Amino acid sequence: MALLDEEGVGRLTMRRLAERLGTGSTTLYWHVSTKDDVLDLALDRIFVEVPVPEADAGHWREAVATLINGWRGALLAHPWSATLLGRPMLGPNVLTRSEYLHATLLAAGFAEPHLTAAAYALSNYVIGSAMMQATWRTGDEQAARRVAGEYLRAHSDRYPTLAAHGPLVGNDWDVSFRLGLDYLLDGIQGSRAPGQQPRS
Amino acid sequence: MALLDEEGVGRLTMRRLAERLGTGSTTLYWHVSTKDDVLDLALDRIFVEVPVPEADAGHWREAVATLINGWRGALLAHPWSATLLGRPMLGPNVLTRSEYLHATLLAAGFAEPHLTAAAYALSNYVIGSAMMQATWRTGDEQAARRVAGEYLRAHSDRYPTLAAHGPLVGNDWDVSFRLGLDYLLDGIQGSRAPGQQPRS
DNA sequence: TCGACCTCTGGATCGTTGATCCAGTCTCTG
DNA sequence: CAGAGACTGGATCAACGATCCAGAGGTCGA
Repeated sequence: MALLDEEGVGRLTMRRLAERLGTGSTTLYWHVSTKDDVLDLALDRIFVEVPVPEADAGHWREAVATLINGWRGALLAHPWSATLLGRPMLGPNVLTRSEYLHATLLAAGFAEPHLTAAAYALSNYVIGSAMMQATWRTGDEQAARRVAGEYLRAHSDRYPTLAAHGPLVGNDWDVSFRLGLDYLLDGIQGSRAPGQQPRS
Repeated sequence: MALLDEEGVGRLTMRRLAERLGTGSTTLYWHVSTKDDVLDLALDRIFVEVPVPEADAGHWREAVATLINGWRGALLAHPWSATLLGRPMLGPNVLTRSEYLHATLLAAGFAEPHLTAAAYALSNYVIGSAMMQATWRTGDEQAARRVAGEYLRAHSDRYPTLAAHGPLVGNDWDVSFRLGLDYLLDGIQGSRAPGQQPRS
């Protein structure tokens, strides 16, 4: 993970990783069977940095928001995860967080199909958001956004709204994410029929 | 794209692509400067399959839902896009759809910061959802889900809620996506102050 | 004490890949 | 018809993921 944090996923090779660990590259293949295994392990390792709120810790909405915000923070702390998110996440750390999310929603009184749909929406929202933002954070974020902004302004005839508002002109990622999460939680909360709130 | 649809992104090499086109691999480098350019072009090419609703076509909510559903359908029609989504999307086809999304929300009466946040949330939700689902669709979906489901049931002591409900046990992706989109649109609609609806 | 056995290591090597060099071909224009 | 620019591709390079295979280190029972 130190190697990934420093140089990104593109520059991670089995040889360089072995050199970093002070061994030969062949040795790594005794512990993992393929390079994808290394990437899967690294991706799951990110999630130990996602704090899991204590059970029965107040309102379900706060607990879910805490989990999702931590989820996003961990992914953004390691931007190389953006490229890796398009692979099955079945590691124990991911599953633990996902289990907590489902359990919290279940205890809050959500029933199918809303239970699965709510967890589905929250997970995919945070994954998509972190990936989008991490994409623009690789390398020099300021330079990338400036180039993209100039490109949009140069073609402002084709993309007028995008050049005026738009995610690349003075967008505060944190504010947008928080608002988007509120939209989603509002909608989820509204899907629960009255009288279904065990501990609202 | 035919090569990608048939064999996936892992088996796309410049040599095989050149052979498919009936030329040498060197020739490709006259038209593109790197392999990443090919992938960027292929990813943007997907979006021509996303129908853009006509302007002034009824309620903004229906227009947005149509765009987002088409967006998801195009990504799912080419599951190899899941691995590629973690890269900057600045192609003309993507920008056209993004421009339409922002313009529609602007015309519907949304103002900052809700305008940017709504577009941000919708884009990231559909990207995350399509990526998650495409991840499980590569190869034999039935087999992958069965293996994952058995794994969860085997560790049902650690993941009880996930083994009972959970995205891998009888989850209808289409239903969950539609419900999640409704949650998001409900929340977005609620963020607009009364009296701001030019054409509600 | 010894030797069989399992865990673990790594130099050498294979096939493949992305990318480049450079000589050559094609086509269009004046 | 000559020259310039657009385009092609065989040969080649460094780097990569992965494997082969010989061997080191430790453990345990006879």
